[in-house]
Amino acid sequence: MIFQNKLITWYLIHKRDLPWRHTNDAYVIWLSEIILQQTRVEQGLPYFNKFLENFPTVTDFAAASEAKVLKLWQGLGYYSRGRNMHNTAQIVVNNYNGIFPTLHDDLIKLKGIGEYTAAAISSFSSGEARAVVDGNVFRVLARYYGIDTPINSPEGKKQFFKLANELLYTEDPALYNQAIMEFGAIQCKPKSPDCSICPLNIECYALKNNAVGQLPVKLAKAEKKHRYFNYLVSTVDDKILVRERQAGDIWQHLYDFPCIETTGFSTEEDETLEFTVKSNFGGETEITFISYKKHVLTHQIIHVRFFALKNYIFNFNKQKELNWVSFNTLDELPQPNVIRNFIEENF
DNA sequence: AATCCGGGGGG
DNA sequence: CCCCCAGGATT
Repeated sequence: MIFQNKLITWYLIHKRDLPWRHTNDAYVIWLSEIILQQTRVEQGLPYFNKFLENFPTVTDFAAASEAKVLKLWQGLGYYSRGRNMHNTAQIVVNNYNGIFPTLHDDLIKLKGIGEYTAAAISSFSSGEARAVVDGNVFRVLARYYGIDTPINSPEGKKQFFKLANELLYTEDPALYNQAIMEFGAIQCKPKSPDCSICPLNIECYALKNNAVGQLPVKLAKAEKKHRYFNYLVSTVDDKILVRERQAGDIWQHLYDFPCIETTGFSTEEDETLEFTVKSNFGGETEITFISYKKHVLTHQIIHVRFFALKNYIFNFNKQKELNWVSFNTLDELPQPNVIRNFIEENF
């Protein structure tokens, strides 16, 4: 138990004071865990406070509209987390009488809760003996034990999951889980950790073998795709033409503008753009360039051009997803950051 | 097994 | 510029 004891001892001295560590309410822990998926603590903290303020209980959460949830989520990214939370809150109210489950086997069935989150909520709220395996745990174990199996391969996931559960300190799973994650976040951090002050530096495989910078191993990611969005901006009086994005692409159920996607911004492709604009909005339609923005996502780089749309004919029957909204209404609708920023810069 | 899903901070 | 972040769902 040397490994576990040292981690816990380190944790009790160095842990940050974070609000979700003061509760064992599964609902509150769920809020924090979903928000913190692929998200740094400092980035997620204001969102955690905002959600808890707006939805003190899971019943409050379930009663809200999906748009309200996504509006609160705006700017945090990975919006399926918000949609899944909305669904899960309603399942908890309808099937669990509004009492948030605390057992792994119940939690894992809920949308947006996978192995990591089920282990986190169950151990933190009910003390269930489930080891968390997140990015921090991968890194600490890979370095300490010198495991070079890629952490994003199926074998790697199985191997690390098995080891993590063997190491779990079953006398206090919650404490141990918090300890190893905090240790990974603060001491055994991704880049240039200060191993001279690490309590595990004597036994650490990576430090002994000068491999701290090489572990953990990760399989190469797919190359980012380039996409070219031509947004058509149209305002009449205090209203603006918006589109609700649908399933099958990024930013599902968020709002942007009518958009014509092309394969590039070359002269030839711009002729295609103009042709498409006129066939959709009438032959007299004119577009004038406003601004360009590059927007980078995990798997795509989106080149965004904004155009002012003029002299067009608008057919609601052909363009069902489009809608006129006032700027006041728009402020209540969830939007991707690139749209939000454009609106704030131009209106 | 591979790909998709955001946005921001830090080296 | 590149990497990573209290991952999960879909194909």
